[in-house]
Amino acid sequence: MGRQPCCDKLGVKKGPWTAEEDKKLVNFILTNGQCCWRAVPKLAGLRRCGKSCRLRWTNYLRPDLKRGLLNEAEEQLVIDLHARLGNRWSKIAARLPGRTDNEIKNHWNTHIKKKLIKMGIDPVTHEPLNTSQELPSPRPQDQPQNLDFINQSETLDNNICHASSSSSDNNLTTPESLSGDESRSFSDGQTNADEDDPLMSYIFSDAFLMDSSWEFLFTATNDHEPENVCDLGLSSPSVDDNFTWLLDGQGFVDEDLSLSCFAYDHILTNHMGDKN
DNA sequence: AATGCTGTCAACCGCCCGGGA
DNA sequence: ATCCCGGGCGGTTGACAGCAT
Repeated sequence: MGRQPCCDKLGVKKGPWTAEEDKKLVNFILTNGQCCWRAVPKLAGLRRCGKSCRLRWTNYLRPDLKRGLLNEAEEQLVIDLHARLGNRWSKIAARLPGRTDNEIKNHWNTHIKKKLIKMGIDPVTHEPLNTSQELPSPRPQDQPQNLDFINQSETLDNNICHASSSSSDNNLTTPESLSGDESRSFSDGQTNADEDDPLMSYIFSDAFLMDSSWEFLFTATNDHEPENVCDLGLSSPSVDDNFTWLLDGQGFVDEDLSLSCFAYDHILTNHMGDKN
């Protein structure tokens, strides 16, 4: 008994999306909201599979997406999260506002994996690589002790901890509040370090996402240069109000490539000041 | 200048899960 | 309890750009 295909394969277009298709999809979702994805292509006048529409929207057209490479802080966070969650990219992405699972997965496979291997760390287990498999004589300081390599990002961790403690409105949740899925230890025999690690405790909590530090992403800021790319959707008060940049044509892609206002930059800026 | 190689990333595919009938 | 369906997820692919030869 075969599974019914998600859409009629006949007449369904595949491959890269055109600006025209993007426009149709965006227009439709702005008008109708996200509804039954299977119905979207028909209603929006697209010869696409519903799945494809959903993917295009979530990975590319969503107004709250950040673009450009992950910065160092985000990269470290991905490594930390991967050590605990494994390849559950959607869970990892959920902790990085504005980033998609696809994006993180790609970045992991193309950048971080290599980086870790270079450092003598097995990207799968996050354990030191077997010496027989290691690349030529890694320097002692590059040798991690289990997950201690994360300490190389001590600055980041401290900063994020600081950021979290600065958010006086938030009651940080404990690891117990996590779903069993997320709180499980990634590698056998490894204790759940979250209990002792306020950073991870915070990151794995919903309070992380509710942290007012992220609010800038959704707060209208009209008192500075309108050409600031941060205004192009990221700081939108509402999707509708700020989608004109997207609907204006294809140019938005190029503009977004120069996007440099990352969440961590914001947090670090906001919370490091009194530290340095 | 032409060709081949490598890296990157958008998009697809197939499977799984949860909710509703 | 079972089946069906839609949505979501992770793995993989393929097109393209940039670099090396």
